[in-house]
Amino acid sequence: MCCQQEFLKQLRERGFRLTPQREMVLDILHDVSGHVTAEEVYDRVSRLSSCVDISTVYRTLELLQDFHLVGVVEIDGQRRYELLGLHGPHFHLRCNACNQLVRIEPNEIQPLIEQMQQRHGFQIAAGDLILDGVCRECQTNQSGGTA
Amino acid sequence: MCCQQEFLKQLRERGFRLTPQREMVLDILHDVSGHVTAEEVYDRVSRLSSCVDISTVYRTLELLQDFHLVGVVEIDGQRRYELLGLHGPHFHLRCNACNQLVRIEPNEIQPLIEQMQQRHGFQIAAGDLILDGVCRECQTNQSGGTA
DNA sequence: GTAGATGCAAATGTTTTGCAACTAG
DNA sequence: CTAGTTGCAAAACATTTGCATCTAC
Repeated sequence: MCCQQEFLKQLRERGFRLTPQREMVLDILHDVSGHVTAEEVYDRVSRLSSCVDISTVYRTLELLQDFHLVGVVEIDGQRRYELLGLHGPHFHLRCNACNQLVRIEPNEIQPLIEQMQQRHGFQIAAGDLILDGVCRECQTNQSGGTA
Repeated sequence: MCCQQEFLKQLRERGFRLTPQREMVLDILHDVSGHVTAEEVYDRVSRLSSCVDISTVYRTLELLQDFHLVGVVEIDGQRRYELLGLHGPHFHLRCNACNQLVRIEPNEIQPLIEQMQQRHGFQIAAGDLILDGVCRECQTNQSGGTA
């Protein structure tokens, strides 16, 4: 009820078309609302409609990136996509030990964003920001051994 | 005069060996002091010594990552490596329009780090943090057209 | 001498591309 | 109808791996 509209609007503006495949990819991203690989999107789309090609998934993901509706991050050596949509940018802490992602609310990072704006004239558009570190549990468990 | 020592120490500790190839890779990383691809490291190493294989470069980069002497980030779809060494973690703003990297000093981001520690018990070990956005110049130039 | 490291070449896995057939507008 | 989109298959690309040879210790 929002990303879809935006997607359609941007498609129209540039003379592109809304195809079932494109709709499905967007829907999937909306459903999972997390970081997914192209392969995962492909798997899910395949479940909906027997024949969508993975190249189409890649092409759609690229399109969505161009439209700033989707962001990409590399997690653990894999390229992962995520809907930015109208949910606005958000952020994560990633534990290097157990790989969990902890979500942080935008307001927690707001001061930083403002500071970068003021000091560097830099407008953070971060669709996605990942801070690497070690979570509480792993800090406790680790205390000595790596991995 | 520092990373080298640390590298050697960690190698010894784990029963690994210091080879000319490993030394060269580390030297290169020290020289460029920026984000480089494995390919770029390979090119430079090749200039020094005619025959070092790219697989050795990859293997060495992985080793350096294990030792926390090197960090990886994905920039513009490419995996890039950077010496963390004893320079400590540092951070960048990346302009999505012109791809420039603006370095930010650790102290600018210190409050955020402390906050994450307090609120989420999360120890940020970020060897490298990249914030995406649009730099001042590109904001001015853009004002209307994307890309 | 021996365990570990290297170079080579082949394998892997992901992402991209060319093209004829198809379809949204 | 027509330009844009798709599926397919092949290509391109970066990264990893097996193995015989070599070498740091």
